[in-house]
Amino acid sequence: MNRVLVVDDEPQIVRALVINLKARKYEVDAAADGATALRLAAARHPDVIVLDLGLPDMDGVEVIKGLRGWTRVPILVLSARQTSDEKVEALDAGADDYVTKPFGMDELLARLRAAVRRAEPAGQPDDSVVVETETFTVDLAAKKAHRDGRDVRLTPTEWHLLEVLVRNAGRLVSQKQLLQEVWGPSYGTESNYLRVYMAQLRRKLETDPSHPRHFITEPGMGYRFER
Amino acid sequence: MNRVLVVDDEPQIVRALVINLKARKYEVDAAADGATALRLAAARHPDVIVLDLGLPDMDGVEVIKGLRGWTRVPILVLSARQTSDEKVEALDAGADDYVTKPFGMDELLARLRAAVRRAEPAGQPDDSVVVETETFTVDLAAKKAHRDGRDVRLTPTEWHLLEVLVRNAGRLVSQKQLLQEVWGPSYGTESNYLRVYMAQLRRKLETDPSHPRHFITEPGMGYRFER
DNA sequence: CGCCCTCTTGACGCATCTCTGACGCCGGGC
DNA sequence: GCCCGGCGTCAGAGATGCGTCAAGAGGGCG
Repeated sequence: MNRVLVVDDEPQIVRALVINLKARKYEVDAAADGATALRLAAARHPDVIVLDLGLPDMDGVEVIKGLRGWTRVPILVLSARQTSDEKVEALDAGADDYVTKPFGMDELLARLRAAVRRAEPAGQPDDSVVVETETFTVDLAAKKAHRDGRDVRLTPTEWHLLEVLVRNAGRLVSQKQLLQEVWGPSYGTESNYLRVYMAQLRRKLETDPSHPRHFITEPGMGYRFER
Repeated sequence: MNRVLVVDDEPQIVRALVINLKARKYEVDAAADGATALRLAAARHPDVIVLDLGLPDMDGVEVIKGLRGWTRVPILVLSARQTSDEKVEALDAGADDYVTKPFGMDELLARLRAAVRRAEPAGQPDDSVVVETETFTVDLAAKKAHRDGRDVRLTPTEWHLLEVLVRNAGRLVSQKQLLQEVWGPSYGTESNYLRVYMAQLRRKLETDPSHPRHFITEPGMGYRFER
């Protein structure tokens, strides 16, 4: 669910945009002048701004500069003016895109999607997907396991197995599913692999490997990771 | 100095773009068909791509998808076709902007600047461009590595590899990802390259290259930079 | 034209990981 | 009380991956 701020002083344009955006599951705020736009942008932190340049109270380029002073939110400029100078000025002031009126709604929405998409963090450097137990910690993004203040070295197969279990934390994962996810679709029955590698994981991560508290065996069915 | 890849099969357009771009201190590569474009994009790592959709050998959208498979480099589409469908398709395939021919050079350049600008890393307060370890220092912005008070000379490939690792500090980076980011999308398996260059980096930056403390090998999975 | 820096490529030894079989334990069914 | 299937453990053999060295190819620059 993305939030959009629509800034335009023509009510019918705002109405058309709001209807179309809401139909596509955007959250929409609207402003009819520059001052309101700046206030709403600060208050609501939209993911993208659609900005008409012809506002009653201030120059559109000033709005762009005001925004760019503190945020990199994508700004999609909407304008009736087609001259090249206008476009260059708005783009160089910090706008991300420039669409001239009259515009096609499909195109505008596509440009909006493009703006939102590229604003999304790449591989999110900080999206640490960390799962903790009282004994150890698993960071799925960094591919790191931690225990007693030290890193635990895991082999690729061990990691893969751990990953499947952790992603299904609390749920039972069948032997067949584990085998097929880790070893490939043709390995449905080699449950001895599982026994060996579950033992490795327990030895490396459990406090008392022979009485596992987190890697639980469900006899005849599969295994379960319990945090 | 930014690098631009211009892709168009009309020589006069290419010529006009190359002249204008070079006059503005861009480094320019040019391709007349999709295959060349993909190859050059991989080899030269441009900062932005200007792509004509009407190529002789493949559909422009396919070129976009081919690029988006491994890079987020800004793509500015140039096309004679004005229909909304074309634009939507190209934008949703991953293009960043769409300009119809005939285009104004000023506007195109402004859109190019906008594309490059927003692709630049956000100057966030906490993401310092300098990364330090107790042994050496890496300045990502200045493209310099420092050790024992002296600059360390790195070849382009060494630097590229170091950059990818440092940007993902603490996280495991898979061999495939490293190869594709440094050598291009078609190098997913040549792990011998990695071994050679990791050895170089270690020899130049580690205190004891045979017992690396910062460039950690995770056997079978990839490498990790630890500060 | 020739030098030098880089990148690529192959070969080798070594460490590690994966697979495999054997064995013992435990609980449930007969 | 015995049998049997499923599970945990161990250790060895083979396969794979890694670090290292060295030589050749390619390109830029004087």
